[in-house]
Amino acid sequence: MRHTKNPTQILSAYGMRHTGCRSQILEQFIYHDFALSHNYIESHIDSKYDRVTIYRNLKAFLDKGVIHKVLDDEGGIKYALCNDACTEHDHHHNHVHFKCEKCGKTICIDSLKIPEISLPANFEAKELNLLIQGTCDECT
Amino acid sequence: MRHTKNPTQILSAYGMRHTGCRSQILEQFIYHDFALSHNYIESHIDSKYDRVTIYRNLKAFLDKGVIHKVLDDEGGIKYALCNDACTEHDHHHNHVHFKCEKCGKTICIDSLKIPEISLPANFEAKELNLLIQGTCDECT
DNA sequence: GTAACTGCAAAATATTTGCATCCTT
DNA sequence: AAGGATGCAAATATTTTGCAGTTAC
Repeated sequence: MRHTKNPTQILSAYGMRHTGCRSQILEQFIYHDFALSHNYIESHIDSKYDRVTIYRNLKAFLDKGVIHKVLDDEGGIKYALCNDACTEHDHHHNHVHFKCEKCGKTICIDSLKIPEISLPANFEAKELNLLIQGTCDECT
Repeated sequence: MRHTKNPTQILSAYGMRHTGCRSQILEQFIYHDFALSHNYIESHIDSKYDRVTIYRNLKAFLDKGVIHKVLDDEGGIKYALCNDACTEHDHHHNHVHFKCEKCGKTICIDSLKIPEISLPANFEAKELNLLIQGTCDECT
């Protein structure tokens, strides 16, 4: 598990109100080391929380920089915890995400840096997002 | 414009039946040099073609290797023409896609090769998909 | 002629919005 | 107390499926 904080600490750190739903959503992210979809979260947390509330909280987490979107080859959106350095106004994401074609999990590989890439003239890059598909270490 | 073929040639090359809807969809791809969403296509081709037919033809094009999915930071799916070498059974996509945050267009940068990346032990890469976000040459 | 393609209707799924109520601070 | 969070209902958007009729080859 890469994340050492607990839900309460995360909510405090980002100045967000502490609610049951938010804690449970964060627990899912902390517990799992792969990216989660809204659908996955909905079916894994206490069902007393409304689907709409989950949507709104995911959006709030995105806004605050607590989580980030993870692209998927299927077009579905998944989410994962940001590293500690992300804030509402300072996202610096050079993500490498790996999607295993066997188990279907998408994980963040923080240790990998994306190499420098020289774009054509007059193109300016601000954010990089590399999705690698293949077979993960647990499935080889 | 990077693609020199016309709809008729493409359909023939991939062994697909020639229909009005397919030709019009392909015309959109040939005419534009950025990735198109289902929604964009639907609102830009002759309205006599049903939304469902467009879905089915996009799927058929995907299956045959005529087009490929383009990841979007918003999670929406877009599509773009494959290069000539793609077929139904042999996709070799090391895509670099650039999404301009100003004009919103996503273009394929075929000229860029993604550098070799060494994955952690026991990870096997089969496909790479790099999405770069920033400002394109027309918007700088 | 026949398999493939299309249109229409409808179902299934996904996401957003409005509003009244409740909870955190 | 006040603004934010929640639940519910409903609107909107997206994608899929079934089936009957039409078309490409």
